[in-house]
Amino acid sequence: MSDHTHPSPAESLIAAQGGRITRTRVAVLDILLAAEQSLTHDEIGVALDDKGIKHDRVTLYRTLDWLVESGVAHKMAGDDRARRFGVAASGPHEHAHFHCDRCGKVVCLEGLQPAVAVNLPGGYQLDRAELVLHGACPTCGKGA
Amino acid sequence: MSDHTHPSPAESLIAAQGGRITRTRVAVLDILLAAEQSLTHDEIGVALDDKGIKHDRVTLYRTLDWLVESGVAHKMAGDDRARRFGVAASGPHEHAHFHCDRCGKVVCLEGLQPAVAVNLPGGYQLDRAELVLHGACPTCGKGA
DNA sequence: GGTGGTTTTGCAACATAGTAGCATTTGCGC
DNA sequence: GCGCAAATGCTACTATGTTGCAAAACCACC
Ligand SMILES: [Mn+2]
Ligand SMILES: [Mn+2]
Ligand SMILES: [Zn+2]
Ligand SMILES: [Zn+2]
Repeated sequence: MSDHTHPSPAESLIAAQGGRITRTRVAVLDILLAAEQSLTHDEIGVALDDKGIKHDRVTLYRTLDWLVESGVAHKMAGDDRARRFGVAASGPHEHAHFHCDRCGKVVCLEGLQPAVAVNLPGGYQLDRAELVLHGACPTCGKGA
Repeated sequence: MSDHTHPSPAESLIAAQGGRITRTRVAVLDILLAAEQSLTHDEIGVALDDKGIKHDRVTLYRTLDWLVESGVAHKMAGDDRARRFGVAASGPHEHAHFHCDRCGKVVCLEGLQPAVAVNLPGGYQLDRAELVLHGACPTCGKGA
């Protein structure tokens, strides 16, 4: 796609996963890296439009799936029925999230994963723990 | 609905929330109370059919919404895009959940809510913490 | 820089989960 | 029982995500 010799952070990330550098992937990753909150498929679609990047609904779904499968991005099922996507700027996705119950926005709380000292009932194998904090974000909390 | 003088646990729970005792509400609550895992709208619909309880898709959605709003049941957004419902047999919904990533089933881990000692960035107001443990359930873990 | 095979895209059709409006029925306080 | 608010059943609709397949874009290799 791009022919210059200095790969962008997005391009590097994609290449590191063995994926092809394509218009949509780079643009989506740019958007996610620049966002300070998780975004829905639809919000990313609008952001692509704003950038003048032509794209297809299905391609965007597949691009997001690929980013998640590759471990570059993460996916969160919200209370509304839209999944939200984000990238952790630094390293892998091992952190908690804050979900504002008023405006619905979801932010990554990097560097915040509490020691979950749980003793599971016998037979359960724990792979990972997912912590979501609910409440009001700074913007929404102001009025209270 | 029922005319006997001994209200069932389901009936008591419904009445305690100021709701009317209806066929669907009682049957759904009975199902949720008997289930040892969270159930989807669809699974509950099948269970109602099995019980011979005629019902409408939309009514079931509204019944479940009412149970959640009343605080009797809880709703979880899963990785598949179906919400799962459950009731905590004892008291309010303050516990973690285990999600089996292989078979997709979700169980309540009652009496297991870790002290989440997180210090949020300034401005965030914490209402509640939601903890979901991912891994393999006893059934699915056997083969590993 | 061109070529060829593989990956990715675009499009159309489909599937699933949930919602809205409104007339009819039902629970229940009286 | 009566009356009225609450709940239900229908129909239609929306939002979100998926599948199959042909066309286009990447890029390793020369
Ligand atoms: Mn995150
Ligand atoms: Mn639970
Ligand atoms: Zn907010
Ligand atoms: Zn399992």
